[in-house]
Amino acid sequence: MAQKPSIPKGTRDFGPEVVEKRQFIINTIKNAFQHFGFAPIETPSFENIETLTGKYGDEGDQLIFKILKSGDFTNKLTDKDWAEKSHTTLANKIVDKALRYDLTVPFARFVVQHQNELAFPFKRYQIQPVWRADRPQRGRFREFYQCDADVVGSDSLWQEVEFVQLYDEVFTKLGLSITIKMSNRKILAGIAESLDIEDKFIGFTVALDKLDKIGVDGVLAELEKNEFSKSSISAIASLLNASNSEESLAQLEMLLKNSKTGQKGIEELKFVQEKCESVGLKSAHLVFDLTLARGLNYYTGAIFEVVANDINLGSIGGGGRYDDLTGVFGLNNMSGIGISFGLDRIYLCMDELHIFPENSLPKVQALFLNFGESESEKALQLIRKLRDGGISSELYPDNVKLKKQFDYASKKGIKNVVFLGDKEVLEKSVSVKNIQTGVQVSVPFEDLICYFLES
RNA sequence: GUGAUUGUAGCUCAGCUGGUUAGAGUGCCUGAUUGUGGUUCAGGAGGUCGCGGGUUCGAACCCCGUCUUUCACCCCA
Repeated sequence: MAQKPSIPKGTRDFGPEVVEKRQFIINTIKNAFQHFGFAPIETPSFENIETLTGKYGDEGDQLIFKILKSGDFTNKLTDKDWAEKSHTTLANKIVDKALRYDLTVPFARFVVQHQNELAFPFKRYQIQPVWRADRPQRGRFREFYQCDADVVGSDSLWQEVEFVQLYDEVFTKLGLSITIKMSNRKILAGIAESLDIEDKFIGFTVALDKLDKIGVDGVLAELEKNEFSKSSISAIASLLNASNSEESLAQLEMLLKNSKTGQKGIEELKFVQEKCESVGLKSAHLVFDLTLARGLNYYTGAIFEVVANDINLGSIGGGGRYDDLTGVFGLNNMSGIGISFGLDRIYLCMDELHIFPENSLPKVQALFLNFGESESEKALQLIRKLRDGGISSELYPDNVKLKKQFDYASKKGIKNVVFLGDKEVLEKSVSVKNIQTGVQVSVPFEDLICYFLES
């Protein structure tokens, strides 16, 4: 016997119910994007390798899925290439394309390439899968969907306010209770400046980001390990020990009073906080969280991260401001800001919390039982009219015992079964049985559409 | 990438220190009931124990490799 087929690690098949639920989320997000004035684009699944490498840091580069050159690439390699045994230099010679790692970098490439066709500020959304050669875990896959909305060509802080509104809108519609954590990269930069630890900025943010996992002591220990000075560690310690976000903001203002960048960061943060409060949020909580550092280093202003309140599944969305994203592709001074929704994690949250609305899934309304050839012909004529009237219905394809046909209907969640045997053909009316209530009524052929429209 | 962990019927899981023919629940199929399903009853099918190698008289169980799952690190949606 053939070996059982399988799919690669970190990938999944989706059955009908799962796809329908995923589409419910996608449609909700898509509607919100469109209401906020974003237009859709799509980019290829794979890009030239140069487009992607160097954009995500060394760690990120490792996680990019690379695509082998076509044809016999071996005869262009020298013995020296093999002998060096360096997979990175060898990869450079046998790889020329790679699967996209996120949607932001391809978007930056898109903007630069089509800059003359676009009206700025350009607001686009994009819902497509991305791939990462990560080791999978719960809520971490090697193929997953991102739903991104970005604006380029405007450095107005109102965009930040709008994106908070957008998060609020989507998660309110989905019925998922969330907290939007917000911070500002300039604040972090200002801290680094004031404490004179700019050379260790990345180590600082990485340690900070772990706070909720390893606690204050853990963060301080990590800083110590990375040879931060005693005075800077104690300054950071007092910041982290602030009891709430107002207190930590107040402390920060003191600390950053000599840092222009830091003050700008606080100013920006306060603006967004105040305006969000004045415009109002439907259900989301917006909080300042100093420990939010975000891995991707291209952020330069506001940083966002979204977590679900009732379940711990890591972040289900994130984003921020990047002053010069398109710079690496040769287009300077294009400020951008964007956010992302992690579809797969949102799905997991909603599934585990059982908050998918019952009626969100499209259902067939009527199954016509199969009684034989002449009855089926009549049935299909009626079904055609029903479908034209916008009612989804189908004929059971085989003339088998009714038990089986009923079973099919209840498994597929079809509400009604329709009897159309010789008796009904003569009477020019069908018997419609509601499978849940057991109620059965006789409906004339010509009233059938109305009957289903009303029920 | 580092260190652990998981895999037995379609699904959820038992299976003793290695010992005859690997079990249960549920689902599936057939019949009681050939135009009225979900209940009940009777019967039935279904497993190369993830895959490959090894140790042993004998392996689901021990050893090695490999794939997969989950977890921690790393990083991240």
